[in-house]
Amino acid sequence: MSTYHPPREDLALPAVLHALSDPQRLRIVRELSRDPEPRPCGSFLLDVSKSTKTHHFRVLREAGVITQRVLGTSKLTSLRREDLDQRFPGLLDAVLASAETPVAVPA
Amino acid sequence: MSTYHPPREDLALPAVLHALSDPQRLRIVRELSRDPEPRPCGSFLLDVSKSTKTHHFRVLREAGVITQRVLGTSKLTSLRREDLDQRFPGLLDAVLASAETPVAVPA
DNA sequence: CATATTGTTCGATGATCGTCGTACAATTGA
DNA sequence: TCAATTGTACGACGATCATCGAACAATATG
Repeated sequence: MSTYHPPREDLALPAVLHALSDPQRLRIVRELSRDPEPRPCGSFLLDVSKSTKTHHFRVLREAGVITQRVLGTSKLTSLRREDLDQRFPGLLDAVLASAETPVAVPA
Repeated sequence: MSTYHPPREDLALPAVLHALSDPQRLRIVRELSRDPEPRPCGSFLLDVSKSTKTHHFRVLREAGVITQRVLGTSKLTSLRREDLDQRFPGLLDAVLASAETPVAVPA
């Protein structure tokens, strides 16, 4: 049960899109792409509680978007960029590029 | 209230990704891209009821993925390809290309 | 006018989701 | 050994979701 990672062939588009459709998770993925160095979950600045963070990382992992490996008391997270690019060419890049677009702020 | 279409600037990435994360809606979008001719909702073959269809078309419309315009008793649906491409370059194409990938079928 | 045809509206239902706090587990370090 | 750090597990909560059927509305067509 612990830290299941789906094999590349099992990555499903709806699950990946769903994983990326949450603002907090999108932020995680953006940070990971800007700084690909594997980082502990705690180093991501999200305005949610610790347990909610755990939840979001699980959703991303089970959709195949990230990998997590234990190191001491930490869990290092990295993007499964290669798998994503193989399975869904151009998708991650398009999402990341789209996420860079600033949101229109009301006057 | 009737048939609201968000202006291009208001298209939000999470909403679009969420709209595309459902298999039925993904199928609608794929059909629309293969055959860009505006079609009535009824011409899409989904294994859901009429009212559920209405629901999915509303989600897609409110996310800015499709347009719907009335013609007689029908409602013609088309992809907002230009708006999507401007706002989220490459996203729709990547999603569509990824959706073409056949799902692995268990032996 | 009567009847299809096409789609919406309106609950309702069961499932999933995002969020939280508390308690717990595991490792590190003094 | 004791305390700090890092993350998980477990309910629980309200919100949203995908789905349905039945009733309704609007337009065509006979």
